[in-house]
Amino acid sequence: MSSSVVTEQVSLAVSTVVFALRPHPRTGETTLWLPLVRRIREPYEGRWALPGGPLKAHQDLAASARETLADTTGLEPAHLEQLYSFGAVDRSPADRVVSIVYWALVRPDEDARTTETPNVEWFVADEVPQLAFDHNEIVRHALDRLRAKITYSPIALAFVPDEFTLAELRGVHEAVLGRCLDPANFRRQVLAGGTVEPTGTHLTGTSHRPPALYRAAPREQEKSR
Amino acid sequence: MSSSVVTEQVSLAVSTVVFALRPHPRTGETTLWLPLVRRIREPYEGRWALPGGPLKAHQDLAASARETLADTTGLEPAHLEQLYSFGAVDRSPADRVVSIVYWALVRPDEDARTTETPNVEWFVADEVPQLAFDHNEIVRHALDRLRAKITYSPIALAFVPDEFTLAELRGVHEAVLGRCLDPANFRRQVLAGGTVEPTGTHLTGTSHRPPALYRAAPREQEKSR
DNA sequence: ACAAAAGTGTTCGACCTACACCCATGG
DNA sequence: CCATGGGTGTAGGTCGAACACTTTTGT
Repeated sequence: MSSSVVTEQVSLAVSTVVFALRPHPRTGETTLWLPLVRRIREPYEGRWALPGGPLKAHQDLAASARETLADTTGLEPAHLEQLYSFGAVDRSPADRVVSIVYWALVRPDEDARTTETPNVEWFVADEVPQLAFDHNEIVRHALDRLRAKITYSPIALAFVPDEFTLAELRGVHEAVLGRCLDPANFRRQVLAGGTVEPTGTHLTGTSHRPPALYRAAPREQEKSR
Repeated sequence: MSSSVVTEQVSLAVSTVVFALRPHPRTGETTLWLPLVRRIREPYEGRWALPGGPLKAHQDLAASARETLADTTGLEPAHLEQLYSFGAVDRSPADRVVSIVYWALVRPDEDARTTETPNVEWFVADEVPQLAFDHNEIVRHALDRLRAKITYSPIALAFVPDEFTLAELRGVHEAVLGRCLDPANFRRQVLAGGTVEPTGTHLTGTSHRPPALYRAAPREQEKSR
């Protein structure tokens, strides 16, 4: 309509990179997956893109991320965090869109309840197709951040049920990082970090020695001194 | 005019926390300063606020940060990096503003050329007054990020002239972190990092042993293997 | 010669890595 | 009793903090 206006409007969107752990279709190893949404409008009609939408005036940024997440996948994230804001002038043809991008982790039990719809599909995170806009770059950023942060922060707990064994937690780290970790050293690091505490119970029914169960330790942000 | 419209527009601004090093007015120790702009309109008329402005449709995010920086202080940053995006619904009374915030470092020589205007004033970073909007919180975030990042990244080079002594560079670290560092250990860490290289010359005219001069090493982003 | 900063060497402890070894259970 | 993963112990290497010590200049 008014394409001759000098100062065109900048529109603001919130998108989210959602990670979940599922077995790889070929190898069977648990790996990172993420949901993508098929675009039903130009530009990039038919291409896969990150779930997201325009920011509503009454909504906080994180709330917007949660909402599109619920709308597209029906999931509630166990962890949600702002990643970066992308605003290159030419990242969307014709119009100008600035995207504030969040990244999220969902628990496996939550993951199982995901809604199946034809326009939403899950992909192995390292094997996403060519996406709309600059979304491939965004996924790469999110993967880098996740892999960096899991080494110095207890976010892996967001990938694990309320009670878990250290082997499970190690499996999460191994799946995210894509390499094996020494069980003995992993145990010591985690326990020294104080982010988990034993429940006192053990997991039975395993084929061998019953492992101890742990839960997330209550956040103690007291400064000793 | 149309305040009854259901979906009000969200406006998008880019602001910047600019850091420079100057001597403290009382102690004389070099500390962090930052420029603030006095608001000449409601809301928060008369209060100090971060330099910034609305994002223009033809401008990248970082370019917008650079522009408002040049307009308000006349400075060019030696380092510019996105900090975070702030979008709480109530962060601005009446209207809805999302701010994408950058942080910047300026060299001392650049700093000296700063333009003096009545509506721009520099403050000691740890002694800023009560600011407009959520800008105190933003300044705190920026300070945290700067202090964290200087320990694992060579950004301190952005605070130092082309040729410098290791004592100068150490002074930058000490000013930012607010504590003394061991000269011997600092030297080894910096040299092991490979981010600086000796010019071969020494600084003369000091009252004692002439220190070697260094410059920033050319960025070698080659992957060995 | 002396003060003071530049620069080198050394020791200590924390932590990470690798790997040997014992423990407990289901088959 | 044996295979297998759970869990503990330990030796070697890296790295940073602390600090003694040598070097080099101006005064």
